[in-house]
Amino acid sequence: MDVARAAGVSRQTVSNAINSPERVRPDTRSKVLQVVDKLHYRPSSAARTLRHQRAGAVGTELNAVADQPSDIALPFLTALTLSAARHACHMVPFASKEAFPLLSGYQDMVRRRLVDAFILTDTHPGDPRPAWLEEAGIPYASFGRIYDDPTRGYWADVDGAAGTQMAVAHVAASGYQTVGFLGWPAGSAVGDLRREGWAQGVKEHDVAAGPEGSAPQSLPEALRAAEDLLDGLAVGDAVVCASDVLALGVHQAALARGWTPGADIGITGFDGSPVAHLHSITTLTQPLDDIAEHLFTILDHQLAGSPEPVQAALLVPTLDVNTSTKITPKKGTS
Amino acid sequence: MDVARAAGVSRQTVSNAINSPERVRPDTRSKVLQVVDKLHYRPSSAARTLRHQRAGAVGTELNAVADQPSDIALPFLTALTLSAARHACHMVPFASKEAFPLLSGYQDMVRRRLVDAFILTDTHPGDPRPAWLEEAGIPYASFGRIYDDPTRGYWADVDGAAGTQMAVAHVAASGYQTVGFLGWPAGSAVGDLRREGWAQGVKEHDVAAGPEGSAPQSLPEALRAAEDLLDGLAVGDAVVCASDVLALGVHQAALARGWTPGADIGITGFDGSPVAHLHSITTLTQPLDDIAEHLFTILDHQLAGSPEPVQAALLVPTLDVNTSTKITPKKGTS
DNA sequence: ATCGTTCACTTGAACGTTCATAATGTGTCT
DNA sequence: AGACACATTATGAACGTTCAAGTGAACGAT
Repeated sequence: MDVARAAGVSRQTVSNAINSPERVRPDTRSKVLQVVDKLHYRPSSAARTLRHQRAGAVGTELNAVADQPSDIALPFLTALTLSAARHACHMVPFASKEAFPLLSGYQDMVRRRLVDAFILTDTHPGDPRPAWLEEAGIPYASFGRIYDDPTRGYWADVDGAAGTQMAVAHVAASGYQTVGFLGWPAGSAVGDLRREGWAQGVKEHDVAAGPEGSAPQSLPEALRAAEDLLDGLAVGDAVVCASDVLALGVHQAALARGWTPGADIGITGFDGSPVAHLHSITTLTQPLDDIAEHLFTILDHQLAGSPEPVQAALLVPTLDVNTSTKITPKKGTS
Repeated sequence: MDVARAAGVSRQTVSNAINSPERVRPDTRSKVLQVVDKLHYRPSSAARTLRHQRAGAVGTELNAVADQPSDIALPFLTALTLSAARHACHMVPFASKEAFPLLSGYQDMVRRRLVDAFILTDTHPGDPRPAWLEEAGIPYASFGRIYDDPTRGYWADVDGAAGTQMAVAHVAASGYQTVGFLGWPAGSAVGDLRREGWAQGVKEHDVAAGPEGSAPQSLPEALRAAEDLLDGLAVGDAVVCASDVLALGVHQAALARGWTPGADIGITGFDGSPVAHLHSITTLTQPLDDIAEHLFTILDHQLAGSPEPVQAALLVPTLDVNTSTKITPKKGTS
């Protein structure tokens, strides 16, 4: 190794100077580091991987088939990438054109020692992956509850109920009168929780519960549902929505009947997606950085082999107030 | 190596059976492959990297600071990931919170042998990265022209002019009368080319050139610009836009004056972004798969060390016709 | 029979790390 | 000075792969 030669020490001393500063004399260390700096030496991650039997990498699947990719997939991947760097590793995305992910794809990556673990996203009830990976002894952490067995601690998720409850608190404090809800058709785990938060919110914050409606995650259908919903509301009321797309539906429906979002009717979305920002809709931004960080904590635990169960985390989104909840004459934002 | 033992051959024969089939007898090969299959053996990519001095990985930077992440960044990354697999390698995303990318980040990844090359995105005039990388001898390929020296063959891009020209042809054929243009403020390389295509299109397709306007990539400003533009147009006319967000501005402005997009006024966007699909706006979808594939071809050339210059590629987007160019009574889509 | 050729497979070495352990230095106490 | 402890640095081995060179065996030509 040329750094060792240039510094007049052995390879191991170079290694120690970098990885175990306490094992070398300070002056030796600084001499070595100076040479490292001059030669721009960086340890080969391949050699490290080979030696440690650990890739220092985490895989995550990109959905290559979704008709509409999740709005937060990219910011989440970015958050993961930044967290990974903090944990001295890197992300390895993979994708397939299969409609359903295959276990073999996951297994191969581990066997080739390309990654040590996986971050799962878009978990849903009946998702086979957690069971697979656990059986195969492959560490993983999931963004989104593991519905089939939420006692497993291998996940972090957004507290949907807390989010919509915050939204209700906000519109109530802003002075809107009645608060309606536009959600997804009952039965989706995420959607039901978000509805729950609204229901709880109107109880606790002493505002009238308006009508509720539902539509799938598509603008035309959201628009139709929103029209019905607005028939049961009046200027000065608000609608809390389970997603930004649904909120956009309300937004459009409001415009169509001449109501100005915010001034005439309060609208809140959920996810902090580009759609919400584009249309100036108040939304609940998911704490992606915190989630990513927590998932890495989970992985570190598993990779370290610690037997104690890992805490799952339910993280509260932040309310991004925007024009769509700025009511005209009355009080300001909460 | 246990595969070798189980198959009763040497490690090298296993390696050959996998990598150089012609060097082993067919029956030996099939025997080895059978064992490989049974033991689920996969060669360690770390050991390969160490041996070959090649990571088999390509880095790409995720913008962690952009106020609004590019709408096509995720689909493009997905396309890259799929192309990478086809070229026996994988992507390694990285991100920093610096406003400007640092060369050192790129260099370190190569020195650690984490990646062999980079895919650049969002290149712009004055972008220092191509020169950096070239000087450092690091292979790269860019999605987007290398403006400072387009003779360099290390890029693939979308033919913006061809795209807007196609859009004009389409609205002309659909029966819209006058075709206006909403672009970005003059001076942006991409925007100027897209405007050029519109100007050329109205000349060639024998439709009247309507007024043109410009706005930055933000919905409120696009909306304002669109209002002015629509003042100069009438029902039955069309507007070709340089981006989907601008098109959305026109869409909203049209709705505001009671015009139904498509039926009353034609609108086309550019990029094939989720925004366009969400609002059913006809758009020019970028051929991301082809671009990714071409970029990998470029990288392969560089990594193979072939001296002959690589062809840059200008790829034509595809027109995704949607409601916003479905005119009421007249002819169908082109 | 001897020699070269070719084919099929095996062996030694090396890629760059780091662990375990051995060697050397440095100081302290008798 | 000698003995011991302890701090510091050096050496051998191994991680899994593949290149280069080597060993045999089979075969035909001399």
